[in-house]
Amino acid sequence: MKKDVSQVVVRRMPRYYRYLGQLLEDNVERISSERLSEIMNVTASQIRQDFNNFGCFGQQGYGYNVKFLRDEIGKVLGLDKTHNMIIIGSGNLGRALASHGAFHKQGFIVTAMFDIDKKLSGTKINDIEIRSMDELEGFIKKNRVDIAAITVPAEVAQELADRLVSLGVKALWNFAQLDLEVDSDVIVQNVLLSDSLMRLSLNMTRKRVLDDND
Amino acid sequence: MKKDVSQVVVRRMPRYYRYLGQLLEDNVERISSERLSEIMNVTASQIRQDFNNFGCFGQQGYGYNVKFLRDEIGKVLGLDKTHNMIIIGSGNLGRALASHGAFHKQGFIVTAMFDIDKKLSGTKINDIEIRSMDELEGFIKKNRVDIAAITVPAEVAQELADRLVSLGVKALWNFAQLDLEVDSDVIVQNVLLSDSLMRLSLNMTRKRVLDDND
DNA sequence: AATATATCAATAATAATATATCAAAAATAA
DNA sequence: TTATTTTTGATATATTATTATTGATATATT
Repeated sequence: MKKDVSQVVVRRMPRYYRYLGQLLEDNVERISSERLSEIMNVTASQIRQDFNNFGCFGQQGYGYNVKFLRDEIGKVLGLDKTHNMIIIGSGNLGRALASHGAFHKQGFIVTAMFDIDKKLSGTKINDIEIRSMDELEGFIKKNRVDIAAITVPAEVAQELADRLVSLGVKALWNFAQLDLEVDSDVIVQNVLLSDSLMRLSLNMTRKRVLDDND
Repeated sequence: MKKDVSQVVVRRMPRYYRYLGQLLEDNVERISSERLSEIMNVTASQIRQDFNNFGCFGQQGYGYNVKFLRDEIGKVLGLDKTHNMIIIGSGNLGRALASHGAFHKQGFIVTAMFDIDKKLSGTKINDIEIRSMDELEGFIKKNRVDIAAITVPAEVAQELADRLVSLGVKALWNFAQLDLEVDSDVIVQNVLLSDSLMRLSLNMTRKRVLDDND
């Protein structure tokens, strides 16, 4: 039984992976938490605590081996395996995901797209075939699907999620502007663009509210 | 001395706005924190604490008036004003943002798009003209620009951010996979798709559900 | 080889966040 | 009207997250 890692830690892990990748590119062989903390603008304590949630990757007096650490964090992030992903909805957002090369490099393979519009059936985006929604059941039964990206209108997203979950999909990457209700063994990761924009807006209006003023 | 609201609270505000909108559509006139907490799956305490960061919107023995509360939270989120937004990069992601109708409804008006590819100059997406990057300076000087959405490759994003900031843009909605370095009076809101996907992947091996968007 | 320095992992201390409690105000019922 | 119930906003408590400290162990220096 793995101990539960908190989501604040989870949120930080990809950032570490990103910076370690950069260090690797720059041929940095080893790094201390102190040095990394300067580069990343966080405390060295937090870095060590975060890493130690997943294992002891460092060595006293030496620091962390960049290559080893990045690989270990990669494993934590599941990047040592490949994940088959389908995209439901071939609107602009669906197409953006399909043609985003970085995912493939990290082991997230888009195996199919689906769209309600049958006129699109058979056409391809970035070599990925668009299929009719009627084919969803058959496709998932024949092919392993680890992740489904949902880029359909919010009005039909819950219904779609139910359909995907009933077919055994355990991870949903949700771009529809609502909270999906799913069984507790299904993971939902939201990317809610409107929410993000509103946060930006909120922070814009409050940024000048400084301590001594009022 | 007005205390700064913490980002954990900021992160939750758009979700309240969303649920209150739903209640309004369902013609619910008033609601208690207790009832809302059941619907939203959080504690009533947290809801009251969150709201009280921005004002006293409720009434003992009555609860919250849905219409009033939603309007107040709307103001907190800056939705009572309009924000002029430009999009830099007219790839799939840029086009997805440009054609996403919901932003406009919430007062975020896309006034122009820019792309390095001069062949696209003059063409339109969702009635928004694509301009050459050469026109950036001129456009920003002539037109108020509140927010710039950055959907260019990571390699050129920092350089672009510097350019935008030097032209006086104070808010960046960043989709490029890197941490932008900007003056402290500039707000950066990241939407890092790869990071989000990695978090999903991490959670898949460790089971949990939660929201994204920092 | 001996000593000094670097640095982690674990633990303790502090700070931030979330939840529970409660007095007072307002609504509702009697 | 008066009593009872509801429900907030404020405050107290509990929990979680972050930062600092410490002891152990590796590396570097003399």
